[in-house]
Amino acid sequence: MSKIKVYIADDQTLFRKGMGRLVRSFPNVSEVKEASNGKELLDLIKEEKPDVILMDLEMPVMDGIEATEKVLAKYPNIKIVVLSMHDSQQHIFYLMELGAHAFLLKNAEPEEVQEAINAVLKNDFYQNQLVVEALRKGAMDKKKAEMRPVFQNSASLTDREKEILLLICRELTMKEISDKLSLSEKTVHNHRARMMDKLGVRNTVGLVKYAYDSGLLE
Amino acid sequence: MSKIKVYIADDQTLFRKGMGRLVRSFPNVSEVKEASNGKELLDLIKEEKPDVILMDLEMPVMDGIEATEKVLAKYPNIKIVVLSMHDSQQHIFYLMELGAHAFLLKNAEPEEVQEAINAVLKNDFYQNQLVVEALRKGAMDKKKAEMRPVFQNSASLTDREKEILLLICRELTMKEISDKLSLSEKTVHNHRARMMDKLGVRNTVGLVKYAYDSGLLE
DNA sequence: CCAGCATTAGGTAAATTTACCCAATTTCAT
DNA sequence: ATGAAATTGGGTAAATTTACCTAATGCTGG
Repeated sequence: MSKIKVYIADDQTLFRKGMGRLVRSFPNVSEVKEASNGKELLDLIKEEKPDVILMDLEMPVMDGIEATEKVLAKYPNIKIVVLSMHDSQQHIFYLMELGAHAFLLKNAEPEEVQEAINAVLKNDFYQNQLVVEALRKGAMDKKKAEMRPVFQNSASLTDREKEILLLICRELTMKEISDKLSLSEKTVHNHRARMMDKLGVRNTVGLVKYAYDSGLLE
Repeated sequence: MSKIKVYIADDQTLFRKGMGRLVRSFPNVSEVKEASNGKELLDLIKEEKPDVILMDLEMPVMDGIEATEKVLAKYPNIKIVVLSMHDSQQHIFYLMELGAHAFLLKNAEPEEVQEAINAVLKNDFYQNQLVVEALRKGAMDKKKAEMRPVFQNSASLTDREKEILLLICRELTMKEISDKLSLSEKTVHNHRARMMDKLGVRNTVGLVKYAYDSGLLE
């Protein structure tokens, strides 16, 4: 078994470097490089291609989802092991559908990372409880999973309405919003009422839920 | 300079173990032990006292704030270096007032951790930009900082509270919820108020966001 | 057994949201 | 240029949420 090259993409320096140490200690790893976001990772790959990437999802500049898409499209031989903080089934399902080769939580054991790296190189896939669960449940309502989890534009609300909705979601009152936007309190009330009417919800709770479900928030 | 003992408290296994590697590589460190939450940490300390603790804040069972309080009260000679994900000035100010000896972000450089460890041992304090900023601003409105920051991810809600939160998220009013659960409207009000207090949010919007972020919804 | 927490319920009042109206201006596309 | 949509502002009132209290009961871990 020849030695492999592993790249790590994560914005948290300490996590990244600690991870680097761990990975370097794996017996079959010959080289480790680090990137603090998706863009840096792509730059690294341009110069030299790794065998496996340990990919964080939440990163500035270019997040892990976008980076995964680009790497998979350009370099089909590179394996991607996603290391995520959250076990949202929607994310897991989306990433695995996208073609990621493994999905681990950041509180996994180092041994599991090593196991996952070996598995994706050998079998193109590392199956753990998380992924099995997510795929099983995800298959049931695929529609939801096909929506890209993060960015999605909500068609029915106007720009102004979206702006106000976001402020509502920051727990501001109507008065605070009207001050912030230099509008009459009445105007903000009307905007919100129109949103509630458009979206067919009963109260602010419904608005916040819409903001989440439409990807406006998060 | 004699060799020192360092304990690490963090719930993310990978971070903790990676951090362990890093710390073990510091020249003046003789021993490293790990705990996955505040309670485990206290158990470790009961057996053998460390010189320095690297303390994460967000942890299940017992979070870093509580653990810091207890350690400082019982073992005044142990130095605490907080490693946090977020640079919330409220958190920084609160922790430093509490008596923590250093506050670093998780995306600090390993060298800074080493520097901080050495500084707290030598000077009882490690001052960086973050802390200076937070203390300066925090002094201006101390009231706010005295509120103990609450973490959303800890399972702080009781079963009943969660049940009510879910109904709130279905856009039911307090009256409808009290009918559905055969409770006094007042009781439901109180449950919600306690939740808002616990979670440190201003209104129902904050509750709904918590429901999403904590995975209660979705 | 006791302390602490969860759950229940009440009072009082202020603040805020929600539900209806109407209407003037600007913006934008047909 | 003309009509539709977006944005702005207003009035009135009811409904609901939020704030700040107290307090009884029951359950549980040390």
